[in-house]
Amino acid sequence: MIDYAQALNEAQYAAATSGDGPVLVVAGAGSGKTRTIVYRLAWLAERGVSPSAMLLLTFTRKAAQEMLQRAGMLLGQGLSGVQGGTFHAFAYGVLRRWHPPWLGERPFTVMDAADITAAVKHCKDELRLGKGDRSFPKTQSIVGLLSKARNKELPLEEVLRHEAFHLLPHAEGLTALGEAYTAYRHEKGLLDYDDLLFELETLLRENQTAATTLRQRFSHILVDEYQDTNLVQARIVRLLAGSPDMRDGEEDGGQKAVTGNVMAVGDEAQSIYAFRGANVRNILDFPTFFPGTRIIRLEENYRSTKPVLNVANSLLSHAAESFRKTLFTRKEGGDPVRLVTPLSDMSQAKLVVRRVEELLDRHLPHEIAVLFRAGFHSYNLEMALNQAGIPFRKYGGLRYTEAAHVKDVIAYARLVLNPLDLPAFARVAGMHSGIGPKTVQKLYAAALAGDAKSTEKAFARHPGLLEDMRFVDDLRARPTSPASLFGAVLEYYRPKLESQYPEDWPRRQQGLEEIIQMAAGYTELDLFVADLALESPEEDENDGEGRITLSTVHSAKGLEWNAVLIIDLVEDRFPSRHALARPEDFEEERRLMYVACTRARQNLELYAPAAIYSRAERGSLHVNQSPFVRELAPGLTEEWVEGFGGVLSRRGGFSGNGATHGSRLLPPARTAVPAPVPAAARAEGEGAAFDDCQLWPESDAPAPDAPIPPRFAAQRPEPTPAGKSGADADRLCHCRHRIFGRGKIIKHLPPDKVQVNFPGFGLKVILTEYLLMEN
DNA sequence: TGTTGCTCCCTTTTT
DNA sequence: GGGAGCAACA
Repeated sequence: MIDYAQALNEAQYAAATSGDGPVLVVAGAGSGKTRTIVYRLAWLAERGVSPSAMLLLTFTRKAAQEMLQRAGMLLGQGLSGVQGGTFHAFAYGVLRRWHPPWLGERPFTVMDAADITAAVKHCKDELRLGKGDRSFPKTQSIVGLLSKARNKELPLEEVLRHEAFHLLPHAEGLTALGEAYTAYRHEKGLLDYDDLLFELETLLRENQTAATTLRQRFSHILVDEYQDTNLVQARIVRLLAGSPDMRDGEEDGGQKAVTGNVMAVGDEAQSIYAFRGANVRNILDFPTFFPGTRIIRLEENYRSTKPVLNVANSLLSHAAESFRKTLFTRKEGGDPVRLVTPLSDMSQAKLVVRRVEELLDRHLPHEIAVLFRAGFHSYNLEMALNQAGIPFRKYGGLRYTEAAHVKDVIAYARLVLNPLDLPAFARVAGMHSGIGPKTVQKLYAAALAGDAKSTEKAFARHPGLLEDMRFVDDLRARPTSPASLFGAVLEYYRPKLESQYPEDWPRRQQGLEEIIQMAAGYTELDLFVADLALESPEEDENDGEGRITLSTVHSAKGLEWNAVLIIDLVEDRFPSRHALARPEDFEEERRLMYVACTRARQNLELYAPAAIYSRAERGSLHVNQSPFVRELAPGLTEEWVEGFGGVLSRRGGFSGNGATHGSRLLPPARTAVPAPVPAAARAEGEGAAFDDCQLWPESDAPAPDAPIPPRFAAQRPEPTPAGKSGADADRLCHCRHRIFGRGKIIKHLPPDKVQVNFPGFGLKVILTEYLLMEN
């Protein structure tokens, strides 16, 4: 028997060993949530609950597997048979057995992100929407809006009203587009991510056999990261557990099997998926929906040292929301949190590489992570790491399965499973020259009509495609394991790969071979293909050991490392410029920052470069520090500033420069009076922003109304089309950046920013008007 | 008519 | 680096 009381603290113990009935575990970051779930699983197993009666819904399959494995080790036996994974993967498993009736006998395919985009684009073109109208949103944004409306279960118009006011004139067109997209999926037998959840809900409501079977089977349900569930996911939990308010409907049938043994685990301070419809109300309302809910709070943090927690707590203390929570730890000491200010994003990459090399003396590679807000923020760093020969693994951003060559290969497998899979057919057909979107449609229509003669005629002009189809038919006729099927596809695809990507096909080929490894874990091809769309299966565990991790903060959820470096902590990146439409969006960014910081056990380092290279502007833009960095009280961090030549120096407190806490709004480069940029830096184009302009140390800065130094005064800008004279911009720059010169306001960027150009400097700056008001 | 090539622009987060 | 829009080509 396991000594639960010994292994767990009081609250954890209460959660792990609670009897039947609903339980809500509110678990702060690093409070031993996973440990609690693991012991809960073991405890249930010890009490005779069959593993196959447990359903463990987690954020990733990996998280579920890890918990099951740990629970199994605790018990000294395997815990196989537990269903575990994401809501979407679970839904697929169920729908695979109980087909949605409207599909009839047709097989269905789960759409991946590219399929969804292509389908929406297709419908948009069909409806002739947005042709020549620049104000009409791009396909990508439409996909986001449609999905958001479904996830929040609001009419599209309502979503537009709240988050994209400027698109309201297109509400009608977009709504029609949404309907066309739905019709498209129905017609083609396709399910997107949202469909999986809604179809599962429909099944549980309308198919009594299925509902009863599932309720009888799953007597104990555990849901992790409950704060990130959306409305339909919460209803699915209720339907599966059969909470009382669901009983007044038609589903009185399986009452005997309804137990309400649900344990929901979550933390409202870590809610970071509102953008896809996650609803914090779910966790708050849980006790209402499940009367008699026992609420257990885990508040002691076992993960992080004091300095790390101080920063995390400070972030939450500035939150607008009321969930003021403070984590506490008994871990004394610990390294200070570093706040580093590189000169630019390019030098940030170098500094991070250098720092990672230092940290590698103390930590194993897999104990170090670099986190960022968006996938593309790490591009520079990836190159620098490659140059330095430091292996890494990246999570988030573009996925493995989204690389073009990988999609090609998967398309063959999808056609084997479902000959009518239009997106896959389009992909395979499109590889042949001379076949574009229109021809694809014609060929597909011909094949669908089933008229052998006309089909043959249509395909006759494309012998290469005909060969592809024969290859696929052959594969279908001779069923093999998923791994050997992909082996055959890879061999067949090889010549196409070489001609398609003459420069780098060997690299891609290497990547493709990973597919066989991944497929080896599956016996059913359709499960594997669905998982490729739903959650990228892990490559083999072993080679992850020697690599550091790069990850978006979202993908870092639930994970922890000894050392965590967060990069690009500047305005417009973190928080993301797209996330500032509404105050609550800003709060979600704050929680995201909180999640990022609480991933660290010992070392936390924040990087806020003073300038960021912008391809569009062909130069470095000066950027402001992230508000999350600016608001940190000085004592919480140890500050390091990069001078020219890559020299890092400790900043000696705040005295001496006449700087106050408030003045930290200024870019810290003010402490280093720039020497001429070294030739080496010029050669690389780095620090372009600094080549021709000067940053003054704050103490030396003339008053805002001081005369403009003659060198710059010569540049007298014209009044701008944007309607503001150069003098306005001038003043702006005095206040915010201590850059002297006359700028032109080029563009007003709603809601509150302006872009200012400094002719003759090659410098463009985006300024926030509301910050100007502060001065 | 449909495909391909060129240029400009913008780049969130995930299932 | 990819999508969208436009122009030239088959």
